[in-house]
Amino acid sequence: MMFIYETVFAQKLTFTWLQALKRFKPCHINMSNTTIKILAKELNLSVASVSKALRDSHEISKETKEKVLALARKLNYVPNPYASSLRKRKSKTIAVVLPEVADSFFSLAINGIESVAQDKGYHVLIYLTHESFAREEAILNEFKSGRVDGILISVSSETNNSDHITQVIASGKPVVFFDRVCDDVETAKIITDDMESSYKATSHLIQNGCKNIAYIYTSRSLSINNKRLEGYKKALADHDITIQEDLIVLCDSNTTGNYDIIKKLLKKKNRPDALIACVEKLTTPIYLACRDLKLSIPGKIKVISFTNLQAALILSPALTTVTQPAFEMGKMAATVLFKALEKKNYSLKKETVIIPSVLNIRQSAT
Amino acid sequence: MMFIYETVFAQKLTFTWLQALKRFKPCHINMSNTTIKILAKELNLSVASVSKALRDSHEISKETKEKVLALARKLNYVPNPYASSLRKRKSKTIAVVLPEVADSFFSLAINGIESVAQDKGYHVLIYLTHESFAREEAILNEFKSGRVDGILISVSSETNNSDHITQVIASGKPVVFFDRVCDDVETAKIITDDMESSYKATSHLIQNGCKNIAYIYTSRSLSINNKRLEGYKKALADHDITIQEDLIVLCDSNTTGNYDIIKKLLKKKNRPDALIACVEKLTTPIYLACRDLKLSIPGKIKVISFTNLQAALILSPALTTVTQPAFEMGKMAATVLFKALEKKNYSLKKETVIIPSVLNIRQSAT
DNA sequence: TTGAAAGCGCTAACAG
DNA sequence: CTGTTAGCGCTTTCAA
Repeated sequence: MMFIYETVFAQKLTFTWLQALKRFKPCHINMSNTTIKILAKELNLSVASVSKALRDSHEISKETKEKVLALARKLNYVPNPYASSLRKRKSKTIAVVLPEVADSFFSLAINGIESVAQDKGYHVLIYLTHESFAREEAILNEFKSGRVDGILISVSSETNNSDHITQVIASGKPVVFFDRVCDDVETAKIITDDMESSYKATSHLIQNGCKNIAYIYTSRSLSINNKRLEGYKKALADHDITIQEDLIVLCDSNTTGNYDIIKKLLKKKNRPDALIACVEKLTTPIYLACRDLKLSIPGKIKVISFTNLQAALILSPALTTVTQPAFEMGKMAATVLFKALEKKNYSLKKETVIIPSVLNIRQSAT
Repeated sequence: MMFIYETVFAQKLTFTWLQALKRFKPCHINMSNTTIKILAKELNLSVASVSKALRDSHEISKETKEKVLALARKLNYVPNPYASSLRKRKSKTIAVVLPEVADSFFSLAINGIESVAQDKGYHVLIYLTHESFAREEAILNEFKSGRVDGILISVSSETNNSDHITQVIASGKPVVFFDRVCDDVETAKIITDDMESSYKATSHLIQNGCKNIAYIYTSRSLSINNKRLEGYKKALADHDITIQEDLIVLCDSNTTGNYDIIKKLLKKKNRPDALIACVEKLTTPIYLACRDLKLSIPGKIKVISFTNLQAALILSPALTTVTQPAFEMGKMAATVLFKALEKKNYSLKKETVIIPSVLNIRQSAT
C-alpha cells in the first residue's frame, strides 16, 4: 500500500501497534507498591537477605541474588527512597537555590548541575528566591532537616546577611556558592573573575575612545556587582579618567522600570558615550531606550553587557558581551559539592575556584 | 570620620558588626538535629503529644502547645521530612520533567510551576531528559516509588511511546502534561493552540506576499510539531498554495549542525521567501545564515519563530514571534496537578486546558 | 487531655 | 550464606 508513509496514517498504525503490544504485555503495576517484605514472603527469605541481595552484597549467594532480582523485576519493585533515607540518614538529593531561572546564566548553570547530579544518581530540588531575602531564609531553614545532603546557592540580590547560611553549614550540610557568593562565609565558592573581566570590558571601551562610561547595576549588596564596579573604577583610574558618580546607576530588579531609568540617564547633559550593563536583563531596555532616543549603537553610544544570551550574536547591532562560563560553573559547583559529600572530613573552607569569563567583542562596542 | 561611606571600609565595618552580633547570639545548632523525642524528653511529655502539639491538634491543651512550640523554636527544631513522608505516604514534592532548561519557554514554565508549588508548601524536583527517550524512561520509572506525589512533564523529542508514562499513572501518581504531550495518554494536558497559531503565522506571511514558505522543525514525533506543521499546511491549502515537501526541513536537536542545514535550504533553486521556525533555538542559525548569505530580512526573506525570547524585540531586525503563554502554562499545569493531589477521586482524564499563543508581528515579517 | 504501642520500608549489627 | 533484631523519626489508633 502506498499511503503508509503519509504522516497521519503512519501515526495511526503506530498507535494500534502499541495497543496490540499492550495486550500481550499487560500492565502488572498495582496501586500498592511492591516492598521488600512482599518479595521476601514470596521467596521464603528474610527481608534482610532480600535487602542485601538487591544491593548486590557479597554475603548473598549468586542464586538467591538472581531469584530476588528476577522477582523484583517481575513485580516492578522500586525501593522506597524515604525509608532508605530515613535509615541511612542521607537523602541522595541536593538543593539548588537560585534567584530566578529566566536568565540564561542560571539556565545554563542548572544544566551543568543537573548533568553531574544525574551522573552521581542524585536528585535535584530547585528553589527560587525571586530575589527575596525572606524567602531565601525560609528555604534555607528547611535544609536543617534531612531533606537534602548538600546545597548549591547563588544568593538573592537582597542578601546582605549570611546567618541563615552559616546556620545550615553548622547543622552539618555542605554548602557551595556559585556566582553570587557571601564573602564572609567560609565555604567553597565557584566564581568568575568579575573584577578582571569588568576591567577588561571598561578598558576596551576606553581604548575605543569612550570617556563618559556609565555603569548600570541592580543590587548594592551583591558581591559580584561590587567586584564588577571595582573593575570598572580601576580601569577608569588606570586611564586617568575621573569617576563620575552620577554615571553609576542603580536599577531595580523589576524590569519595566528600567527602561525609564536608562532613558533618563541617556538624556543627561553629560550623556554617556558607553554603557556597561552588569546584568543580562538590562540589555533589552538599553537597546530599546537607545533606539527610541535615536542614539545609534555603536556610533553615538557603545554597549557591553554581562550576558550569556546566544542571541547576542544577532542583535542589532551584535552585542559585545562578557560571557560567564555558566555551564562550567554549575558543573564545577556540583562536582565540588559531591567531593564533600563523598569524602568524609573533606573541608570546603579553602575551596575557591575562579573560572574566567570571556569578553566577546562585537559590533556594539567597536 | 569621613571615610565611612567609602565602599571598602563600609564593608569592613559590616563584617565586624556581624561578628559582634554573633558573639552575643551564639549558634545553638548541633550537628545531631533536634527530634521530637528530644523535645519530649526535655518537657516530660510523650512523643505522641509533642507530635500533636506541633501539628496544632485540638486534642492538646493550649499550655502544652505553647511550651512545645517555645522549646521547638529554641532548639531550632525542623521536622524530618522523610520520616513523615514514610509514615504518611506522601512526600509533599512534585517532579518536573523537562527536555532542557536552556530555552526561554521552559525557564518561564519553571517559574510558573515553582511559584504555585511554593505557595502550596511543596518541593520541586527537576529532571532533564536532554531529549533522550531512554533517560526519560529511567526517570519516570523512579516515580513508581514514593519519591514524588505527582509529575509534570513535557516529553522529549524522541518520545513516541508512552508506556513509561501510563505505568506511572497506573502506579497511582497523577501526571499532568504541559506543552509537549502524548496524545494517546488519558490525563490532564495543558497546551497552547499550536495548530491555530501556526495557521495564523503562515497566513500572515502569505498575506505579505510570500509564496515559498519553508517550515523548519526538530522532531518528527513531537505532537506540537505535528500540530504546527498541520497549521502551516492548512494555511497554504486554504490559500491555494501547493505544499512543497522539500521546504519542510527537519533539523537536529544539536545546534551546531543547524546552521549548515538552513544554509543549504536557502541556497535551493526554489529558495524560500519566508521561514517559520517552530523551535526557539533555530532563530540564531537562521539569522546567521541569512546574514552570511546576504539575504536581507525581511526584504529577501521573512522570518517567524516560535519563541519566548524577550530579546526578539531588539534583534536585527525585530523578530516576529509566536509567543507561548509559558509562565501561565506552567502555573496552570501545577494548579491542575494540585487539584488532583488535594481532592481525592479527582479525575485528570478529561482535563485539557488550551491557553492561546500570541502572534507578535514585528519587522522580520513585514 | 495525654500516653503507649505499633508500624511506614528499609538497613545494619550481630548471631546462627 | 541467611535470619533475627532493633531501630531511623514520625504519625496514628486506641487506651487511660
